[in-house]
Amino acid sequence: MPELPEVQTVCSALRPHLLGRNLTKVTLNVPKVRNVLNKRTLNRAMDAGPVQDLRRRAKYMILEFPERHALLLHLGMSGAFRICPAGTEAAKHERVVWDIDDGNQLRLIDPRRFSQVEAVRLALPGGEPDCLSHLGPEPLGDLYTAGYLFQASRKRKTPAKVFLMDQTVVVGIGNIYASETFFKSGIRPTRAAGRLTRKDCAALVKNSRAVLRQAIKRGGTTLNDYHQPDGSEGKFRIHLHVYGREDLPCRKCKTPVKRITQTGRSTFYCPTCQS
DNA sequence: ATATTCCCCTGGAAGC
DNA sequence: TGCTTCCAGGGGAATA
Repeated sequence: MPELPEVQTVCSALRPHLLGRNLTKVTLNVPKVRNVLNKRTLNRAMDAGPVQDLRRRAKYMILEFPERHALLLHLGMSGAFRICPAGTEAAKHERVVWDIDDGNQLRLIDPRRFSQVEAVRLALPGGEPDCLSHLGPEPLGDLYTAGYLFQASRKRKTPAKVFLMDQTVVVGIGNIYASETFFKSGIRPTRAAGRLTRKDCAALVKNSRAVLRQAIKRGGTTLNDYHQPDGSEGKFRIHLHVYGREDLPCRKCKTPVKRITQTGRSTFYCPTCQS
């Protein structure tokens, strides 16, 4: 997926199409995407009135309607939203289609069907649903500090990269930006989280923020599936230092980039620049 | 409590 | 050309 920068990009692109609009109809082309996809509860949210807000929390999007009704949206690994005029020919793997009252449609396209669409109630207007309460702080917010990360990592034996991708520690950092963050910080992703110094934590916080901000600026990273809602690609790929560069020379020191597997996911790092 | 492993699904690329 | 294997931006449940 869609890590934080991609979700942020999608969210920003969709907002002008949806704010203040009524969603008049939803069509489910699959019985189930991931989780509960109940047409009756989706309609209940949509029928509450026009869209009040669309915001990102972690890698989720919250589409808010009046009276604390909301749709919780997640793109999974391969989900994408498109806005197009009603009647436009269906793309392959179109899973859910919403009719908007301006003649356009919001369409969820997702080959792998890991995406999530669920009607939820918010604790407060502008808030989040209970099912997101386990999530850690936003990486671009004030709660994500060196001190926080240092405290959270004490006595943790899990590899530091796995730790940073743990959404209960800090949200939004996925497989690509984790590798990039560790490269930028000069830290081996295999190091036990509990062995990170306060200085390491400061570097990780600073660099994860920088990487995410840069990626947002470029509209995210397109590898295969990910596209912005207007169909264009994210432009951050050319800025990747290690991700997807196994055996290619490190951009700093020319040492071949190494790929290892951590909890089933690929990790890329430079054996010279990162210790 | 924390740390791995497996699974959800489909398609593209690489290997034989 | 065609078959097989591996791999993929996530995350949750089930195991150790």
